[in-house]
Amino acid sequence: MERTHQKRSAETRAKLIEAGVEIFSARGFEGATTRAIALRAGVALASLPYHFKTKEALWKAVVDDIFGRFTETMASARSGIGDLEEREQTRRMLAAYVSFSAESPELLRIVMQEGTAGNERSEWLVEKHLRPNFEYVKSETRRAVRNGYGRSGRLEHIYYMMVGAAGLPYVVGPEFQLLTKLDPFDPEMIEAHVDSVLDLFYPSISVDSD
Amino acid sequence: MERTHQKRSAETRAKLIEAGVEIFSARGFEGATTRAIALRAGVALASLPYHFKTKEALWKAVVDDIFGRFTETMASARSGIGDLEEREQTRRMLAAYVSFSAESPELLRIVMQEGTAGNERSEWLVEKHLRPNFEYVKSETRRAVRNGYGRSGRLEHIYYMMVGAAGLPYVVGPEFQLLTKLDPFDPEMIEAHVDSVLDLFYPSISVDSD
DNA sequence: GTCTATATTATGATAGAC
DNA sequence: GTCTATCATAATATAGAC
Repeated sequence: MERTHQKRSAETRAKLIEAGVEIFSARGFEGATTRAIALRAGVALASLPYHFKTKEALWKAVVDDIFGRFTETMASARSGIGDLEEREQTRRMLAAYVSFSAESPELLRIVMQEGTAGNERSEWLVEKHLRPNFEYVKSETRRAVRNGYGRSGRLEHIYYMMVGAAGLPYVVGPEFQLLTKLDPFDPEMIEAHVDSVLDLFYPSISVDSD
Repeated sequence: MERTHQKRSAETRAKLIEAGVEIFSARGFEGATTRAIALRAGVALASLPYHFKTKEALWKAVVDDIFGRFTETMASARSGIGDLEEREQTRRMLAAYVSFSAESPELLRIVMQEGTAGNERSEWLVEKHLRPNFEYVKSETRRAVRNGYGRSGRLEHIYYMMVGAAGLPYVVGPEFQLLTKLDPFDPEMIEAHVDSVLDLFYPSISVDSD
């Protein structure tokens, strides 16, 4: 009996987070309404302040959840490639990043929406979730340059070019579809985009730029 | 007397559009409020429905305005480079695109926010404003490939990689600043990003990818 | 044309029954 | 813990004075 209550509570919480991921990523923090989230989750409006106190607290829980899945995915990708040569390791990690962006475009959508603001939420997002990934990409890029297969240049610029080039088709997926009459989320299209991104940043024949 | 009235009316309209650019790009369509726009413009709330009827009509006027400036800027850049060799022409146009994204990040912010939706607004945006630019970039890319200095690959992927790589630092400018402690809008930083993007898509030594 | 005032609906959060 | 009902505020749009 107690078990059932706890289980149902956890389910409600999970449903609210899942719905929050969809609504927040589609409409931004201000544009998302708690009513829309509760409706999507299929629970009463009052469940939201009960489980998360405020809209902002739910937003943070949503971001924690989606970055948790991101970190897990990247750690998993990393664990299976230890035996490969370094260049191939770097390529696999970038491929995993593109694939994640395709499977979960909500992460980058939220990052892009909040990144324009410079408020308390974006500071929280940067320090808690973005900085670790930024540091990782920088170290990976330094290694690539050191080993001769990476693109030289300022790490900040390379980081943002990678994120933008890898993720934009999925962030604006519906637009991509309207504009090209192609489905960017189709597995064959994802594979093509992975290849494009890898070829752009780690081309088959190494580039010597000045 | 009549002149003054007309002039003041035009000024109110212009101020509402200018304020609309800022508020819509920062908060998205749903997140933007007509009150915030009227306040920023320094006019009465009722001026908005008087001049634009609805919030959505103002949004379209805002998008028309910003794309108008974009088209002008790109046409101007195009007109001054006719004597250069083709590769240099292409590079100059991409450089102009990056510069515009830095000066007016609002355009790409609005495109990214609306691109996730797939509603009537995004259809309007795609057909009226995005498609012409998409077609231009495709033709430019085809020419580059034909002449041996462009990156081969699917044009859709190249287009989105370019837009994302060129514009993301400015779309999330405040985030860039928090994350790197650098100002992406500083002229020296813009120049460095232009160089990075050009080097990525049209590197000094031509790349033969498979 | 622009303003103040207001009608109507929507929003985030709370109260209280079960 | 979850629900229905409700409060207080904020939203878009309109009415009417000037």
